[in-house]
Amino acid sequence: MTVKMKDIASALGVSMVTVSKALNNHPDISKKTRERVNAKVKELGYRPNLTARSLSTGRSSLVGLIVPDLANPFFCEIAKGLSKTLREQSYFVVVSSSEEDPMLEEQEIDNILAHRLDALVVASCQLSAEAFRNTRFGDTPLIFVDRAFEGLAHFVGCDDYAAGKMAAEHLLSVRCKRIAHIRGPQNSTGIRRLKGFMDTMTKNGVDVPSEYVVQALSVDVDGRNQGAEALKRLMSLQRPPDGIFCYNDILATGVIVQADKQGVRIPEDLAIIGCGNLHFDDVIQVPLSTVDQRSREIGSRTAKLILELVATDEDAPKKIRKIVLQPRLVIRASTDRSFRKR
Amino acid sequence: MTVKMKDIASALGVSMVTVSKALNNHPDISKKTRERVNAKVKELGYRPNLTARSLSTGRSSLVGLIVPDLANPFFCEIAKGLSKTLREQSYFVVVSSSEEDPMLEEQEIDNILAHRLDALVVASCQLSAEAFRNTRFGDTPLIFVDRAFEGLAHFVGCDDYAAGKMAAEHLLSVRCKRIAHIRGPQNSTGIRRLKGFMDTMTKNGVDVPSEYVVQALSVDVDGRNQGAEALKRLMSLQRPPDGIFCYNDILATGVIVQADKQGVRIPEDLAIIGCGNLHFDDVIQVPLSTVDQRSREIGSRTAKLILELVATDEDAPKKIRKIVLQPRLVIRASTDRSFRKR
DNA sequence: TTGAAAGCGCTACCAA
DNA sequence: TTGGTAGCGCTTTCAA
Repeated sequence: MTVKMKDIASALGVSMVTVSKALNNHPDISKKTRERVNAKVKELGYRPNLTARSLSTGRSSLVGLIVPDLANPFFCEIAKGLSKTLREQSYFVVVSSSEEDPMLEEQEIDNILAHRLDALVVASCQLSAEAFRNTRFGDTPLIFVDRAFEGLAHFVGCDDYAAGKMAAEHLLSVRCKRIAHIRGPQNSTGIRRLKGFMDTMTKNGVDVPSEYVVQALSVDVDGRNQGAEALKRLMSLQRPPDGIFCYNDILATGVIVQADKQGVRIPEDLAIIGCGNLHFDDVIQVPLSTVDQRSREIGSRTAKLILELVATDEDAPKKIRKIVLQPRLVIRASTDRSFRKR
Repeated sequence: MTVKMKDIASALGVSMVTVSKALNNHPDISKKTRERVNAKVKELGYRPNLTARSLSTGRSSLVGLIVPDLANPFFCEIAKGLSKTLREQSYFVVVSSSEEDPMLEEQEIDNILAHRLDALVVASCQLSAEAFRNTRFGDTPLIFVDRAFEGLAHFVGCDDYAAGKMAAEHLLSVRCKRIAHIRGPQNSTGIRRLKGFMDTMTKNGVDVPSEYVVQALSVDVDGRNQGAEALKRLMSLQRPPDGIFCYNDILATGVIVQADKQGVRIPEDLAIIGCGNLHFDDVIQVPLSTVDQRSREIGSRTAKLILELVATDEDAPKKIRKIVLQPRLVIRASTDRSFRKR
């Protein structure tokens, strides 16, 4: 049916080896032969079978990506950045969504590895590194994005401690006095953003009572509801907060919607800052101040790292790479309380 | 390095064939042998090499997906629905974004086909079927989603004529008198939504002057800017419209933002309805009325279609399948002019 | 500069 | 119920 290398070879009266070398730009093929091969390839509409190539070279030109929620703009951007940069080298991205379910994530990792990827990128929702210790990655390089597990594999993400600090400082700068945090999962991002936030509060002599730190049970798939629930709880306190740092923008969006329902004015009664900088943050009911995590760049940097990894010699000494991007503060209406300063 | 089937076989003192059959649940393997094999597989941490399997079976367990913009929630949802349903059969989705560039799309299709996918799903940004006639798909089934090319391949999408009609009827029902349309590309979706809209206007005796139909040059990647530009143009007309049907929600979002800038009140001065029902439509500055295109379902229905296609015999008579979902009207604040009725 | 042969890991056919 | 053998389509020595 489909035309294969053999067909090109016999049509040209040369061997398969010659065709193969010509196609792979091997130096020891004459220009003339190469041209003849290329012409025939076009004529017959030949397309190399990457599966076969993959089997013999051990390279698949495929990179896996597993994220908690494929519909979350933050992870979409990572996927897009990754795919865009990788495409230049004819790589494709195989995706899967773990739905924030650690078990499902583990299972998907196991399944996707069977495809002999050249690298696997995971924004993990595991709370411990256990799952990764049990999994056999073979020689597939693993790259964590966004969420880190120290020392286990490569990492590309943003400085979460700095993000927490930045958000905290910003809320203080707009004169918030009672500052709460809707925190994320017990993983690197959740813990570091919390720590950056808390340390900054302490440093500035601002007390954060324990009831001001609310744990969200889901931050992506069910993030909006969780944000709304957290706000209800915070506003029912004797002394409700006047500023909230949300672990991510999905939660923050839920908070904003719920605030409107309860008649809590943003930013007058309550300043809100999130984390992520999703592509619709600027158009929501109250444009959301946030800490930009540079998601697109996480994707492209990861892609570059992968290209480096596959380019270096198989047996070259491998050390774990760690790429940490600095977050950026993006101020919008949800914390714009400049009127109070006056 | 990695353990392969041969290792299992020799460890057990049986042949590779036996192991292979046991793993694939072949009927002619004794229960006992199967159990022994499974135990050894677990013990050694064996994982079948799908590349090798793919080469010998001709099946890759991979489905390709090419969309105009991976960061657009509409296409994300399709990807998610597709991936979620396919995963149950251990299929994975390979993605690529064409960036609304027909040339790039054609090139990506060509590249991705080299991976011998079991099916290729495309939300095409081509304006003609030319590109598809030139491409050799081999025996890879092609499924168009969202945008159709009649008779060329399978299709899963929504009834765009009905969508246009629905939007038009809704704008009429909220007493709009001067109704404009920011139209999309010259493809099936753009043309049918326009036609559904126009026919409905005509049927209701409402004239739509040609300057009320504005063509957006980009609807996804640069959709928001295009929406804003279109609004500027429409509002500068002698007789600006009091209702706009936007080809999609990205454009509509741009319109809403621009309206705010220009002091045009929505929905009081101008009612806006979009198309798509993106997951953040309900939280934007003015919650957006829209025609739900059931994107997630497009994904899952496509997945089911693919599973059917791969299940049916290779040489079975193949007829082109066409799955058309009915859109649904979702009313939100951007067209809520009920106050005028009173 | 070109090519013959071996092999990548697995499945399928047919025989035992 | 089990296994030998021959591929799947390509790349990679090594020899010519």
